[in-house]
Amino acid sequence: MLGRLYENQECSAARALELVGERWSLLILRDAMFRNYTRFLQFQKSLGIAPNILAKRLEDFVAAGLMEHRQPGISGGQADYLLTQKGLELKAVIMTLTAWGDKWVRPGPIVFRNGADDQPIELQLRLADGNTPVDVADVVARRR
Amino acid sequence: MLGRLYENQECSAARALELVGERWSLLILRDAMFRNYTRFLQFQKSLGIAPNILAKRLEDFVAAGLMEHRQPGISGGQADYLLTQKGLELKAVIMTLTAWGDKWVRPGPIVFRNGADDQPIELQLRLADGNTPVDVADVVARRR
DNA sequence: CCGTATCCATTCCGATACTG
DNA sequence: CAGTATCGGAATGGATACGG
Repeated sequence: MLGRLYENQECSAARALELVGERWSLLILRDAMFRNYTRFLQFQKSLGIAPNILAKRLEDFVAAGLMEHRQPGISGGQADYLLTQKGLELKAVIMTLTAWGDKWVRPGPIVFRNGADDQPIELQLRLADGNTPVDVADVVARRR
Repeated sequence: MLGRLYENQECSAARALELVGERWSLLILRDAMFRNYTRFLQFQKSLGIAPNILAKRLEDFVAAGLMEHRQPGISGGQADYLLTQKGLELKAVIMTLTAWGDKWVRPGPIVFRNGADDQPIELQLRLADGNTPVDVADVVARRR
């Protein structure tokens, strides 16, 4: 079962919010993406979320293809929730929210780096075919 | 009155979601940002949202500093809701959600362009001090 | 350890009716 | 037009107990 629908809305932002717009959804994904959490109890302790709610969110993520649920095999091992590529690419959403909160609410404790060399990373608006930076105020939406 | 809090969470994404994480919030802002809507009835007709809910969202946005409410003056004119700079800069969040939905759910009807010359625009991950593009899978979060 | 089940309280949402 | 008032229903939350 997915989240609530935005039936009149045909834009892709609405489609995305139908999958990750519920309370806790993006924070669970944040823990999966940036803290490498994979276990039920890790998420629960991190967020203080009720277990029934967490179970539903994880189930919804699996149904939506954002996560894969690995059951423990006969030989033992652990059950865990792993992000798919589809889920992983929501990183950019978390990053823009974080950057906005850092600037407009309060600087938070987290900074994003390149894993290989630890250099700081930014999300930048640019013209698609070149390197020209664009200011957010200049962006407009057009029908395709 | 703001949205629900994530009290245990100190990260900036949680702070941002406290302001725009409720149902309809980001879609109202999308209409304000990309359709230049400013009136109550514009939002209501666009979204099909119940008027009491819309009233609360707009009130919350004003309280959070995302919008400014211009009342009609004695000489007439119209009441309207205008984005502040703080609200306007959430454009990047809508854009990342849209890009993700376009890629992973279904291509939507909207494309982002530069207002001046109508060239396509992208959000790109880059090293902060140079032009080197970064893949989303390589991004890690560190404590500041 | 990883959930599921249940109960109950609170909050949120949607529909509708109504007012200046 | 721009909201407010009201109401019922749905979703969410917390606590706790229980089972594989």
